[in-house]
Amino acid sequence: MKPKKVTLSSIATELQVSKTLVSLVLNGKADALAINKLTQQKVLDKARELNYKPNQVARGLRMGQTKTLGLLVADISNPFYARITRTIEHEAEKAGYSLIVCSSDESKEREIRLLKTLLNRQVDGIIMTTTLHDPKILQQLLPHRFPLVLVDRSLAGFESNFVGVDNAISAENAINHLIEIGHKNIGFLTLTPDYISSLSERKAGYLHALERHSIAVNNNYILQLDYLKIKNKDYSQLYQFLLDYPEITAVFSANNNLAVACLSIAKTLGRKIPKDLSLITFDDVELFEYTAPSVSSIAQPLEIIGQKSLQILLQQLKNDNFTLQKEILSTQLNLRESSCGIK
Amino acid sequence: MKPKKVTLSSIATELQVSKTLVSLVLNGKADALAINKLTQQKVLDKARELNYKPNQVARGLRMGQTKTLGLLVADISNPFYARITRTIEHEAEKAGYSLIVCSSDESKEREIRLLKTLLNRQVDGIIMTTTLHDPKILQQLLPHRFPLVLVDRSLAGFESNFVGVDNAISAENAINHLIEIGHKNIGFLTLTPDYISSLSERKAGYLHALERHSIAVNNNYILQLDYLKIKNKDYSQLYQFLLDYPEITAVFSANNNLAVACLSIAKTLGRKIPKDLSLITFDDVELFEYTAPSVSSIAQPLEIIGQKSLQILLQQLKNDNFTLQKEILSTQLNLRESSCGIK
DNA sequence: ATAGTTTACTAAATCGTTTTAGTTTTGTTG
DNA sequence: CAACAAAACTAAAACGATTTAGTAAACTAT
Repeated sequence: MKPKKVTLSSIATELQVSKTLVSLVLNGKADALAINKLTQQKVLDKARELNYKPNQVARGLRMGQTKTLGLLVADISNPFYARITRTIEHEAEKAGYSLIVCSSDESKEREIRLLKTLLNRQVDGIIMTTTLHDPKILQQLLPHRFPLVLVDRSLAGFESNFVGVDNAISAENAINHLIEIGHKNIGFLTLTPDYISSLSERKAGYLHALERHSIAVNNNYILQLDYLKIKNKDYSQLYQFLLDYPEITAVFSANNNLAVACLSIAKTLGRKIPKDLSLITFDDVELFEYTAPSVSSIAQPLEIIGQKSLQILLQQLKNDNFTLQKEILSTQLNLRESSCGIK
Repeated sequence: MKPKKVTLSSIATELQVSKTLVSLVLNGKADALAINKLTQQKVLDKARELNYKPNQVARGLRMGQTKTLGLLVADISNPFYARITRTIEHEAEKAGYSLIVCSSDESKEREIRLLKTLLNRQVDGIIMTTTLHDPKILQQLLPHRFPLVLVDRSLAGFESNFVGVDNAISAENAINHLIEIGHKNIGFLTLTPDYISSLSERKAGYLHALERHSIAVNNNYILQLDYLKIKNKDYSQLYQFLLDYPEITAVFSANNNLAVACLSIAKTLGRKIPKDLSLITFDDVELFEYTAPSVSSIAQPLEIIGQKSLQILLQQLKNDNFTLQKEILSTQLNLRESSCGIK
């Protein structure tokens, strides 16, 4: 009753030849090995007739490569990662690779567990945004020289490929702009954990800009919000922050979720953006162009990030003596209505 | 130099026992088979010492199940699919499954190719939003009774599990609302290919609402846009449409991308929403609450869609004599600024 | 006629597991 | 002290491919 499986052996048996022969023909190695053209055709025909499809699992086991890559991001539902994923998936498909996708939710434990799963599944390489702080954990988890590309976030003390943007410079530019149009009391919104390289670099850019303009840093103006609370739209901390420091005239938000939080809070708090509060955020989202007000943002080149990540990974998979690559891309500051001058 | 692989045999050899024993112990089948507690401990210890990780590929081959599922959506970068994906991935992980994700880009050829890839990779089941029109193609491609859940879009003539929403009713409700607040000339925006069940049901809902209110259908008011053009932000057709039919006072958009197109066009065309043109769209996006104007939309229960899809798939994987399940969920109409009364 | 080459093919090992069908040793019972 | 059961373990097959190391026959050259 069940449709019995079509394997190499099925074909071999039906044609009264060896599995070797069938495998050779189907892999295009027949000519090099002087297999009779007629026999070749017979095999090809039979394979088509039986609708033979090679079992990639068996193949993976034998060949030691699964043609599968792992993509481990913080949150696949965040448009930032979703768009990178799309590019990576498309490029991977072109190169004959499939993609196992997983989200760590910014949880170390989850990340470690998922990473182990990916490795047990024998993925050929991994692209990931790490949430980890300690390079030793990764060193221990990953085999030596395992093909890996860190994207968006690097990890100090851990040598690996990397693709990301110039976070510090980008943030600094944005803050410079805010200062130039008259803002002095500028808030900085970030997430816990803030040791994540991209976030800490953005903070460094913020601090550096203030320093360059001889503006004293007020640590109270730096607000670190809990990732899960933000994800669950619990904006109470931010609410309180804006109430506590009405003298803040501009905020810089370290990612797109925080910008949404600002829009939401501004609406309920009646603190008008940009009249009462200017806003610039890291990460551009399609709809930031159409929000009220439209949101000034730092756009990362998502397609290029995806392409580069995959490209580097594939290079390492091909080359045995491959040297690690780091790619730092530039961003674009899109000024819109949410940030405006003061006085 | 290379870190040699740790396999069952490594452990077996080091401990001078058989692979069988090691496998039994590591799979918790030792007690049932009366393996000495002491030996068990030795195996466990050695496994830990060598940091043994079972090769899931070998396991998959032997056991005939890979503990991997395929998720084939139209476009992973669309927040609608991204959010469903997130839920499915999380639930799958809980159940010990990994997820291979791919996007068809609404292309039949791509969908077929990706589907074949998933099957060759021996995924245990598939969740997909199909772009296909012809049930025979799927019937031919998939083994009989292959665990599959169609999500968002059903396929007439193809018996399978399904999870989606009551598209016709939802659309009809929205149109009813527009009519009740005074609109008569209501445009309907959809995408090619429009045989996709969710889109055609939404259209049916639109038509039905007009009929119920004795409003004659004007086919010119129904605009079908090319998916790829919209994706590439080529809104020229829509632009022309709105110019050609200035008498249209409200449009219903069949998905979120089209709503964005409307926002964009309205901005450049100076046709103010909702003063000159009301808008309600299918699919809610987080930022629709903060756009100018905020967008009235039909929100699908994304989490539930994801959960149900996976739940049904897992049930079929478990149960051998499983009957197909169909789950039609309700939506929620979120009225915001973009739709308002007339006269 | 013989050695060497080319053509055309195949048996068997291998990848790393799980599982079937045992075997051997020890212990218990009538 | 047989007979039998229980305890403790193992050899080998299996999953479905690839690949190594062949073999046999036909042809070519000397």
